[in-house]
Amino acid sequence: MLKVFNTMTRQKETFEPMTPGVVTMYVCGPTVYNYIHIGNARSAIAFDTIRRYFEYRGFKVKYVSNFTDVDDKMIKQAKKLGITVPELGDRFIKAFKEDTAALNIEPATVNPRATEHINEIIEFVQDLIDKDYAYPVDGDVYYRAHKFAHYGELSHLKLDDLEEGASQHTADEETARKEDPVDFALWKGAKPGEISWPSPWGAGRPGWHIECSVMSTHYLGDTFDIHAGGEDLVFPHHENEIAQSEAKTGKTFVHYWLHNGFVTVGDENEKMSKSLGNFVTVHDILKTVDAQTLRFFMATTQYRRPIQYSQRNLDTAARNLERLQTAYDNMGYRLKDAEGGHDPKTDQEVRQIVANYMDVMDDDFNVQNGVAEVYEVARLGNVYAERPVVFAGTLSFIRKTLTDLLSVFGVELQEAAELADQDIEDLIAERIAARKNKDFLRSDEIREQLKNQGIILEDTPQGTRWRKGN
RNA sequence: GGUGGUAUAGCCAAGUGGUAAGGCAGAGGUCUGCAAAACCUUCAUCGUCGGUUCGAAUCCGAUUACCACCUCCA
Repeated sequence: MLKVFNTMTRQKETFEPMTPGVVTMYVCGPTVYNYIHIGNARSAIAFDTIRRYFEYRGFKVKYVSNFTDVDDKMIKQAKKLGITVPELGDRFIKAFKEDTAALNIEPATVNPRATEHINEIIEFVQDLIDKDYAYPVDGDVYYRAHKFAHYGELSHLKLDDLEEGASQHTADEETARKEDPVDFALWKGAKPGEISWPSPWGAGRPGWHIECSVMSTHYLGDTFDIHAGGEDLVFPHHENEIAQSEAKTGKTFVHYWLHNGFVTVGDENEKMSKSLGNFVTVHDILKTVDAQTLRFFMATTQYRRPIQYSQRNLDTAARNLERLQTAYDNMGYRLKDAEGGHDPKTDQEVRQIVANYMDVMDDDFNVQNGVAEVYEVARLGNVYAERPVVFAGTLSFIRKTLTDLLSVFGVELQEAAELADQDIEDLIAERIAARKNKDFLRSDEIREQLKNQGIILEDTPQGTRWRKGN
């Protein structure tokens, strides 16, 4: 029984999709005015991992993730770069796709852009006005937060408390136009020179929250299973989405709200964000950090926990990954002299580990316990691969189990490369001969020489083998 | 000020009542001509104080520290 932690109820709940076997999920994507930072990557990795686990468990997943390609930041950045807003969007959507591909994030079923749904947004806003949940003022349209009875339920905030907080920001002219400081914009009138679309309220652009209400319901229906994003989106973004969507449809918007924790950076353990200026882009990181290591590091931290991004943690992840790859190689090496058939007892042990894996992963995607089971598969595989007699069926079964479980984390193990260099092969042959003659001086010399070329030699009961390394 | 979260070994990190998973690092060992890889063994009483209980990391109260949200942000 799969359980997920629902932000709405602050509890783990049994996950029951609306349609058996099918998961509909919407993940808030980035505003595409820059390269994504590692916080964006964390969110994308966390929910990609969750998606992969659903798929591993046999669900079909409809995964929708948007691009916010028009808002104040987009307009500002486009102006700064001297390009249009659509050009800016194109540029960083392309960069997003490159970065996420490097991190082995599965492409979404649909990646809608806000600007592709302007007409629907206008209709949606008009509907809210017709229902008296919204009102136009001087080219803007605002939502009456107080009118929506459930406002604040997701974030567990009270409107009265919000007003106090909002009171610190009442100075700006936008607030002056609102009936109430907690009201939020559905549509923003354009200032001269800004990108805009015609609407019944004049030329303008969508407010931030409305696009997600429109696109999520457009692709997934008025009600869908999972809506996800960073925990900073709980308020106001997701709260406002609920208010908009449920006011319009009169139906429950989303069954399960999932939110990922932050990435922290540096000694202060401080939240990393674009606004704090302490962010690191994936684009830059991947110049020096192995993408798969970063993926493994983030995917094996439970999505609700904070992640401390540090070199030390990355190094540990790299070693862990190497260990798993080595286990895979160790088993692959024995495939050469394995006998046909299976070892039923070992197969059974592997199946037990897989059962444990699903057990812990079913508990709100407890990847830390999940990866512990993966290490157990690796250990078992290493032990098995050292047996004098091994069976190919069992070796393959363990190897496949290892790759299957790891692919949930978005990690792909590599088959050992074939040695293509004749000189190196000759040296290895010479060393084997030297060892037979107990000429260890020469044999160690060759081993050292190859090590300097990045080839590590290992003598096993089945003969000498090599691998790349340092 | 309001709300929520976190505090477990050198590091990362599981664990919601019964004598602390896992990984990295460290130590010892097996294997090896020596290595490497692997395997085995070993390494904490759970921020502080108090309470409940036969028994608490796990429940309650207090306290300290850190983080986040209340404003754009994954």
